[in-house]
Amino acid sequence: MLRKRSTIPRKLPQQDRSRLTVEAILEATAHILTEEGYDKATTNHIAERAGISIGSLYQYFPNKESLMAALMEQHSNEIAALVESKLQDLFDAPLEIAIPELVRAVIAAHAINPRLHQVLNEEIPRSERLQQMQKADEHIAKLLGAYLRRWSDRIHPQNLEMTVFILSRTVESLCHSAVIEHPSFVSNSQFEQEVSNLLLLYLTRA
Amino acid sequence: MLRKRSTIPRKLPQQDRSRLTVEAILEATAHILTEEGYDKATTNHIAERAGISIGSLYQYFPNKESLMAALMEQHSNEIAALVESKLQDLFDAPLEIAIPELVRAVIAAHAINPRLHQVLNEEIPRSERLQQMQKADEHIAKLLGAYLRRWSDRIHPQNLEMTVFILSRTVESLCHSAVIEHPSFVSNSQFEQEVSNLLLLYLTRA
DNA sequence: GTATAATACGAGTAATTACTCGCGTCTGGC
DNA sequence: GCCAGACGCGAGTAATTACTCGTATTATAC
Repeated sequence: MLRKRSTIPRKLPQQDRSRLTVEAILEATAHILTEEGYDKATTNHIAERAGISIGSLYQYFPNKESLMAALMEQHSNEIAALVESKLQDLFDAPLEIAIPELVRAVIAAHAINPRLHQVLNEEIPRSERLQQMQKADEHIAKLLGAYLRRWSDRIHPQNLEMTVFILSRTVESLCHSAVIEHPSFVSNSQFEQEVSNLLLLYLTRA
Repeated sequence: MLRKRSTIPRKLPQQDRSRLTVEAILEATAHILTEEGYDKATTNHIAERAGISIGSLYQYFPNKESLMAALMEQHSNEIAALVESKLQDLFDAPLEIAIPELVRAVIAAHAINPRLHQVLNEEIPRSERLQQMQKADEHIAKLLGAYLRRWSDRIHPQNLEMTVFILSRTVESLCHSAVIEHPSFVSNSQFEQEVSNLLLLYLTRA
């Protein structure tokens, strides 16, 4: 239970076998987190599951926190990539098209590995450092802001920053909880329609 | 780091001095959680801050988890009490009155001790047992459901369960994040107006 | 083929921390 | 004033677990 600071990798893998090692470590971490939860995810257990030694793990991750950070980043990127590409595709689409598509994308992104997403968001001890890792959200917020400005003549709420906040929080929170707590909601399309309605009515007052 | 199960108090305080002890323990726990965060909240540190011995702490709480559970319950009850009484007062009030009042109440409830609420929700390791502690939410969901049924002739969304889910999640999530991340939003009334609009437009389509 | 760097290994260490237990003190009822 | 039980005490224990370090193995450059 020593404390260290750096979140960056201790050493970058240079040969193929070490790249495989790093991959195996991340895969094992994700697997254990999803299947057994955070408190079973000891570094020794992760190394064992990855089929490598504990020493090798610490050759690439200076401490446990950096390992979790790396996994969070990887997972965030996967989700963000989906949503971002959708947002860019929809930049010129009107609200009535874009919002439902966005909601669909966010739900789909959360459905990739809901349990991992949950553990990453709710179980992992959130040190100061890890708090800031929500930069994925921030980038999406930026894109969303750009989109809303693009269509600002059709949007009623005037405070752009607040609107972005309300929109992104609402979508994220609803999709996240729904995937975890109400899988039945997600399987048919009623839920995404309702969420889309919620947002569309707010934005357009129509 | 031993593991135990029971979340119920080991022993009920019977004399006044022990009731004071229990109070002091809970107060110290809340104080340390808000000021220093979860990982500084060791049982020994809590006992020290409470001005009692570690042995006394374990006379009333069989393990650390039960202590956290007790604090969560106390805090949940404080919040729920506010929201519930508002909901009951507003049972016969139309949506246009009730929804803004509800939003105000939820914001006010979250503003009591935002940092404690955050730590309780985000930092404390969520064992299976603690997950279910969200019964406060459930009770509020019931009341909200009753209210919506009472006014169902003025409400468009037909799936009551889903509507309750969407409403409660949205309010909770927006108020929670706003209080923590955007205190400036909360200080003027624009934010609560926007949130009220979001929900009202969705419910009434007007 | 050899030198050098990269990678892998894993038994061991140090630090933390939840929790116990035996004993001392206080309180209330009689 | 005495006694039984409630309450308080805190040094010590046991278990866990993140992390090190000296050594062995493998790849690459020449």
